[in-house]
Amino acid sequence: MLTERRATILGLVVREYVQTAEPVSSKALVDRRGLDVSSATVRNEMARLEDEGYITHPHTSAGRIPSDLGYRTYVQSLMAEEPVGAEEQRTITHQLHQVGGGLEDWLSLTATILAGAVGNVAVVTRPRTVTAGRLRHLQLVELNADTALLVAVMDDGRLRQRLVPLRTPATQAELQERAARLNARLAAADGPGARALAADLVDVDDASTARAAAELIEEHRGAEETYLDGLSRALRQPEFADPDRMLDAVARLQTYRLRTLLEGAADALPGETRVVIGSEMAADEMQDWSVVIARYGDPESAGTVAVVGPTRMAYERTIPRVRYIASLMGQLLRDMR
Amino acid sequence: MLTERRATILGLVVREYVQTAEPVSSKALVDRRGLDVSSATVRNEMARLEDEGYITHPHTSAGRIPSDLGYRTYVQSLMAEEPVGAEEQRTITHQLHQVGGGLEDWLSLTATILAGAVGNVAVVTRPRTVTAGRLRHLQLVELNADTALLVAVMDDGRLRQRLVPLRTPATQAELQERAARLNARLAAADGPGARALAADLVDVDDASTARAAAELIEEHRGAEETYLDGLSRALRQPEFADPDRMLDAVARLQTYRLRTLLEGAADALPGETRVVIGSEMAADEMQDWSVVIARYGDPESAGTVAVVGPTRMAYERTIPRVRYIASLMGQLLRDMR
DNA sequence: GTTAGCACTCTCGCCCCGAGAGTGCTAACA
DNA sequence: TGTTAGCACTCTCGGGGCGAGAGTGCTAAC
Repeated sequence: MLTERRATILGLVVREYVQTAEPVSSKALVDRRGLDVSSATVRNEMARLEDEGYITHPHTSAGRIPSDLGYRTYVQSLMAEEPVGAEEQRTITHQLHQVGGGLEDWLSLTATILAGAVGNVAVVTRPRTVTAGRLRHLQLVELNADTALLVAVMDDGRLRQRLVPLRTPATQAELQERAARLNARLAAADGPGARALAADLVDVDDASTARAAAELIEEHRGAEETYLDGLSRALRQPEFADPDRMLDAVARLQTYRLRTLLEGAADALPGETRVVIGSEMAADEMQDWSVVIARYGDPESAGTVAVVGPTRMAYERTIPRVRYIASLMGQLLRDMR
Repeated sequence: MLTERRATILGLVVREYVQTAEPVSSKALVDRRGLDVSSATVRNEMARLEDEGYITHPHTSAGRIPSDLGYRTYVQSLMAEEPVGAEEQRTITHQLHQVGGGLEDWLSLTATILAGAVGNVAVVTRPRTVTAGRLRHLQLVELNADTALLVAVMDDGRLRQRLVPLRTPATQAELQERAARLNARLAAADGPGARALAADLVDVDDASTARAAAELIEEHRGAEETYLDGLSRALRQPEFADPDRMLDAVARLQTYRLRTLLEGAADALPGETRVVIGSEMAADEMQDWSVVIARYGDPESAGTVAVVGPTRMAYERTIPRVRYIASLMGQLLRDMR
């Protein structure tokens, strides 16, 4: 059982260790954290905490470091979140409004801001519809006599393009008509649907364009856009002082590897913030890592914001900041519509 | 003066050092590279090479390593390029045809392939027109009663999008007409041109859409798409064994920092391959790095392929591979049109 | 001009060792 | 029974010393 005093000590151990990255000694807690018991008492309590699995020992004559259970308990019941202050909120919103451009620039900027705010790697994904991506609109643009550019606007607002060769040359006006014909037929089609409808078309160019559209829709389904920043800052943390570990971290944080990590939280609701700590991670080669993750957007079209770092993470800072950024993005997304 | 024998020795020093990453001793050259003189003679020649600035000494009792001048001489006149063999060509083209999707996937795959082929970081940029980006086509897609999606197709085939609020609601058909009106006016406009023409429009929504188009065109001018891969493999090289150096490399190879590096070669012609070695680099914090860089495409629309790595680089492998990939991309780009 | 020989230099890995930090335990105390 | 002082014990860490090994530069002979 975790008595109140032991809980206090556990909390202090976590805080101290997160701050200093050095094993925490009983003496350090008494001296620097103002516990009004002697270090011997703290030692006794620490021994109990160790028995119960909340903290561990790197070696006999070293201080204690939190175990994953220790962090979990801390996050769950001991920690007081450090709210995002008015000043910081201003800075963040100000930075967010710096960018004039499209959604991509905005997402990439968000990753940068979040990474800066928490000092770890931040990952942001573009909002996606949960349903299979459907077509919203097609457009054909004349490039030259025998090629046109097919542009598909998807229901989540993303664009896909492809060059389509034309059997018979067509003017822009004719292309426009073809696009109108296809839009009428393929409205809100998904991949297989579009493919089926394409088969019915008699005109060769209509049919090949419809097939190209079907391919675009299918490609779009699988494609996820991920924005990542903060790698080089995160690597400055002492856990990566060893070059092997650093190399490992770089390889691990390649965006395509993070996908699976983030997909695990796809079922979270907007507003909910999840924390996955060390051994709780599905991938067992990520035992030394933690993720704080939140979804933003509507249930129909949602994206992910996450912070990835070593288990020794300032959870009380990270969690509210991930939550804040996620809510901000949800809001901005709604404003856009 | 670089006598023939000294040139041979310099060449062997470069090759040996590139291979082993260890300072090269006179004995090693005689034993492992089959020089038919004694190590003492090699030592004498090495001393001369050092006087002339082609090689250096880390410390008294260590072997020699090439200086930047040594590498430069090697690349310029001593090296025999290692051609891309038929088998390797097949592998590369095969990999390149793996991807079905759009240009982005294709560029990103190219970076991966090149990085794999040379074991260093590879960077690929999307082809851009040298002239200021001009508009090819506008399209409006209805999203809801008071918002439309404006899609601009630029003359280099890239797309830009933006949401435009509508003063008066419009059907898709009406939006189509508006797009046609604007296309007629803004055909091939650049940013300022579009802005000027927008001012003449009387209809509020026409005008605001035209202004949005002008913004899209201006954004597009500055935007460059860069694809990078091979970081974690490159970091395995012994020059990054020290965590500080590794960290430095990670920070340095952030895509946005590479931009300036690559822009230096924007004036190169397709087919030409440039090599910039260590101190020849404009940025003086990149003294330990080399870049092999080539342009691909037409003079009107060209992109960049590059390999970035430590000065100790297998130039005879890297240069022909960068050249090969660049020519391949040029070809594929032409086929696409 | 080439080469054998040799003294000299510098690095690198290893061991050793003492200082320091922390713990666990015991015994005394409230 | 809980708390605390005291102390022995353990483990890490950094520095110094040292010998082996690798290479060079120089000299003298060929």
